[in-house]
Amino acid sequence: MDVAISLAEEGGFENVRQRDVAAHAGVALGTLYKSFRSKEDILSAALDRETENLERRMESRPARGENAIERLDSFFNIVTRGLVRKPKYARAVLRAMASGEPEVASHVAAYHGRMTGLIIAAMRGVGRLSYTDATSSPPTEAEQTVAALLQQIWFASLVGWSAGLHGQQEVVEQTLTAAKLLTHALSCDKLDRAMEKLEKKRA
Amino acid sequence: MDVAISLAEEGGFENVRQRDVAAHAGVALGTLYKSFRSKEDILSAALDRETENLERRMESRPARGENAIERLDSFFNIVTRGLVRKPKYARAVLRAMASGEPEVASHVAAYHGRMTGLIIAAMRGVGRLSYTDATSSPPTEAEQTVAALLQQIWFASLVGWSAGLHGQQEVVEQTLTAAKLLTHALSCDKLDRAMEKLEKKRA
DNA sequence: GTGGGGAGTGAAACGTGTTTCATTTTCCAC
DNA sequence: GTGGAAAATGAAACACGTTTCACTCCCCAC
Repeated sequence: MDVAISLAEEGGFENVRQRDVAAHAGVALGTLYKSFRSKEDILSAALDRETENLERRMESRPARGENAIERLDSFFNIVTRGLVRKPKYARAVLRAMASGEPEVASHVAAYHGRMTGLIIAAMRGVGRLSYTDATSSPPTEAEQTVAALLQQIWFASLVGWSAGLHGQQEVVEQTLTAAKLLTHALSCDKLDRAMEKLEKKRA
Repeated sequence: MDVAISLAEEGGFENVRQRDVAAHAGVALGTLYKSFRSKEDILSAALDRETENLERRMESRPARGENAIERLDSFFNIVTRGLVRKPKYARAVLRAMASGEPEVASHVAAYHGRMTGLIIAAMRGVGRLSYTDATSSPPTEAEQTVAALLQQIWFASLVGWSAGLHGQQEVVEQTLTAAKLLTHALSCDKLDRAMEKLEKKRA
């Protein structure tokens, strides 16, 4: 995965040649294919693993801010900058995650779970969600909904950035616009009714 | 594009073999590469063209419903079903759109523009946005923001569906959850302040 | 120590995306 | 009709993802 990441940073998705990955990693091609089922598999696994590092980082230095919006601002700035700093790698990873190959499904799911947790943690202003800690409560339905939506907007906006539709700034802006609207909606009275209906439909 | 679509319907992205596309289209491989710069180019162009058809369809039979939410419900059900009905084609097209290849950028942009227009039209309950018609007004900032966000959530949710994370129903559900929250936020008083801040920052 | 099995190896092979290029066909202005 | 340019052709070549397979190496239970 390290080799794949550095090759992707150099020249993007096409530059991650399986023969090169194997050679630089000091293994044979067949061995590489024993560990990873495809190129997309490597890159999506790499993203998942890097998100683990992000979890640790956010735990030691949580997003700071007076309120949820400010903390989300901080969080999405951090993660977006982290990706956009290595544009070719970011594009390669987005491509792998959106490839729809069945072997990446587990990585996509794992990544999604991690990011949702991180977003909720940022909204709450804690380092991470500790389910064992008596002082913290499990994510509410509303938190999960908002976190999932924000993540989707962030992801889609990154795909737009990757396609050249807009720049890094717009990625954060769009995500924050959504964050403001969604948290605002959550603070309104009428929301309860909407959510009730929603849950009724799901049941 | 027709050939590519039907090959993708049969066997997905990998089944769209350039040699086959050229052969079935009755042209030489070189000729195909004169019209399209890559496989992703064909598929993203095909999606753009199909969205043109969708525009016509929505114009003749606009999304119906009492209010914006109901019409968005109808609209996203239609478009999601339209895609999920051909799962392999849908996955192939998503993959092409998220590939980040520069040659697809224009198709991504065009598609994005069309979909935004369609979403706004659905919110308003009209067949299409006619800028020349004296009875209709240009999209407001708020409409464009909400439409873009809904589209992003829909797209990201489709990618999740493509990866096998969830089913067709969740795609529509997630989009509609967002639609409810966002339009709810727009109907609240405090919204104005948030939007003011937003525009200030953009200026 | 040894036998066996699992992991790793390396090289070849295959399919397919993409490029190249010399040749042929088409088509239009004259 | 004809000359010539533009487009199309077709075949070969190249690159790279992926698979296959016979062989080697390592390790460990016996």
